[in-house]
Amino acid sequence: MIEQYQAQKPYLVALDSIIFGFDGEQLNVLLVKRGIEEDTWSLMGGWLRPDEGLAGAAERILFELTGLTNVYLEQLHTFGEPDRDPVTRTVSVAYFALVNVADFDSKISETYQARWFSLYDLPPLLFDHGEMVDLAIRQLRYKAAQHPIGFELLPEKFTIPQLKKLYDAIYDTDFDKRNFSRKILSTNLLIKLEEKQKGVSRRGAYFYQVDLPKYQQLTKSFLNFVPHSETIFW
Amino acid sequence: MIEQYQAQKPYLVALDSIIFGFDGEQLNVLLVKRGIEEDTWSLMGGWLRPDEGLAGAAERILFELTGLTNVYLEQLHTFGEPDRDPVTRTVSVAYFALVNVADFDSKISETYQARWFSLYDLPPLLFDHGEMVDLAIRQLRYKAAQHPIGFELLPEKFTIPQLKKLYDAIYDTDFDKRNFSRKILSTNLLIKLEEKQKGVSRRGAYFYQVDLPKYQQLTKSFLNFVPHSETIFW
DNA sequence: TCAAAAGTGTTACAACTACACCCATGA
DNA sequence: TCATGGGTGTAGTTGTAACACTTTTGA
Repeated sequence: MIEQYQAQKPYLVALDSIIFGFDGEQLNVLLVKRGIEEDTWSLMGGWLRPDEGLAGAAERILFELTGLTNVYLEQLHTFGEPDRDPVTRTVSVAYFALVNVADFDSKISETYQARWFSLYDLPPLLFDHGEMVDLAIRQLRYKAAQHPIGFELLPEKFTIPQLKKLYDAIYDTDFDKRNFSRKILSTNLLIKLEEKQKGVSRRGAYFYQVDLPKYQQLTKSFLNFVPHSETIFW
Repeated sequence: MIEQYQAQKPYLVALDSIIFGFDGEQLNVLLVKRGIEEDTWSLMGGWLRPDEGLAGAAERILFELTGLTNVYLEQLHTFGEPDRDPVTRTVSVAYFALVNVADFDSKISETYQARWFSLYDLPPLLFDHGEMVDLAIRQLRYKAAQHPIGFELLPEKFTIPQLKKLYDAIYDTDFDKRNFSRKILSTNLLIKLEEKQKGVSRRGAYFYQVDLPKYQQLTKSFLNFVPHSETIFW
């Protein structure tokens, strides 16, 4: 039994995060410049330490680079092709993160060479990071259609038009605002505030915030659902 | 750069597969007995080799243990808590597999001590394998409601009542057969055969098979969809 | 007063749900 | 002939999609 363990080769284990941010108009990914090559950018990443788990490591790395805690972070996929990292064999666990751009726009660039890139205008990426970003975008689209995770990309208070713009950006389309707001509000997940947004439009749009207890409840139950007869989709 | 690599600790990388099988009545998981403890069972697993990727390793291990190839295999989640394996630190990539019990029922028991267990009657499991199974069940339920992966658990030819029984088992419920068959057939994913099933019922049920090209097409496009205005679910 | 974005309602159509009876066959 | 499981149809309800006008207010 023990001999079986000793016969095995160990590998380095890395974490890489695809960090999505929404600036009000466009959906962006945060990339950092690696010292070596001029035009090659990379995902934010780091190494797994002996004393931490995977999720903990992903959180730590995100915190070190952005100063943010309590960020939406979800394990995406693990990449382990033998030759994915030319230096040495590395298995990388990719996470995707949703952050509110306004929360930390400044902090990042200070210590690291980091920049937001539009999804539609990405530079060449290191190793298989391009593949990771592709998968993350697909996962975001897939997931946002069924789970109310969009809020994670917005400030605590936001307006319906802002939320619609976010969804327009995620799906690169233009939803009908009447149907959109009806659908969103029918979830009873949003609490309308007295306050109106100033400066953006003449009229001003009402702010909303997420009903957190309800939202968290929902997030939990999503993975335990039983469809009734006909909620089977295909 | 290179020094950065050298400073890192490597870990063992394992693969564990949650193998689901349907016997016509119940949904089962395939477990193997580990030599050490009497009543502890374990998922099928193995080590990542230097010359193979993760999916390749999962396939190899599944093949070695069951003799099956071309099995539905999907990466589920990676587990890496520091103390999950008491012998040495190990990161495990879990896959879940859907197989047709009839295909290999015999082969497995020969070389390994392997057995099918009902989902509702699982023995104590090694390490965090119980957690892996839980997650796999949730993922199966979640996924089967939206993607036609149920076929993977059935023989090539199957009847609508068989398929309904499978879904009943997955969701531990009892779907309405009229609505169920309407829904399934409306996908145009099934081809009705001339042949009828004998021996199970007096009348006999028609066999169907999957329209493979359509099915594969669909599987691909699922991850690239854009919902129209109102397909957002929540 | 007008430009720009916010907010809202209706109607046709499609999909889902609940429900009950007849059919084919082997014993 | 009858017991067993297979197969199908309909009507009420709910949800989705498409569409246009009025409101507010700062410049």
